[in-house]
Amino acid sequence: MKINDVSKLTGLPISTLRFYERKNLIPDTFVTRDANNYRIYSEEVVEFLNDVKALLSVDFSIEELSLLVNQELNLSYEVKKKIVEQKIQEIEEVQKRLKKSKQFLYAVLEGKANFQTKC
Amino acid sequence: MKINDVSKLTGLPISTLRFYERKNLIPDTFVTRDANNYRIYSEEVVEFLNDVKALLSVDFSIEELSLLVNQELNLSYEVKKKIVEQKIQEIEEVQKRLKKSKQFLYAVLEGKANFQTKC
DNA sequence: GCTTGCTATAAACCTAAGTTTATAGTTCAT
DNA sequence: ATGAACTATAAACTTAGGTTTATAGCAAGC
Repeated sequence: MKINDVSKLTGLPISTLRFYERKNLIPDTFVTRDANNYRIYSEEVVEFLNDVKALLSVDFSIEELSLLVNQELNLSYEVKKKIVEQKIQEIEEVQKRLKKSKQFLYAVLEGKANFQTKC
Repeated sequence: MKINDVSKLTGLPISTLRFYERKNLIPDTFVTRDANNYRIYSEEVVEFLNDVKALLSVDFSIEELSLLVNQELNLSYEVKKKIVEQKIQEIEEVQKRLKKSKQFLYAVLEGKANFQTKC
């Protein structure tokens, strides 16, 4: 698969695919080069990138995620586990804040929020 | 109250308070000027800013929020209601994504995610 | 009355996450 | 065998949400 195919299958712009690679977000196992230096991707990269998309859309930064996937850093399983566990904690914090903000917005709709009366 | 007091009571840096004001995020009802052009804030600004902090931390951009609070735009209640309702929808989308990502991360921890085996 | 601290503005700077542009080599259909 | 379409890199540009810096006018304690 060439970069255009991956772009179409994942919905990620070509420029973003190249950008992610520069950021070490795409392990070498997924991409090699042909004789013309064109990127050749394995089929599995699509599922991988869909996972990456989901995680980035939520609470992971590119840098954090690249820590998990970059082989060269050679982080131990224990360290990676810590990162994932901490991220789960962070997600739970965000969930709490979302819940509160939703309630607040419902109060705004009902004219019950102080906020509303001021603006 | 002067700007330093508001900063301490809300935890927002002075530079951020001035920045938010420039972005029309702080209605004039909360801040006037004294003879030296110093900002003088009303007491209620603290609660207001705490609400603002909560909403910004979640899913509102400064621009969206300023639409709701900027008097000069004079948006009707109906329009503001639409904005709030749409934001509630968006928050629900985010909640779904968070839930999925959490499950995915648990799968990663258990070594069950394909993602994990690749990196 | 002087130094230290608070306030002001404008403009420059910063980071993350991309996107766009400029330049150049490759490939494919006609 | 040529023009349109695809690929490559490096570097400049963009946007959001601030932060820092430069410069200057008040203020408050000693």
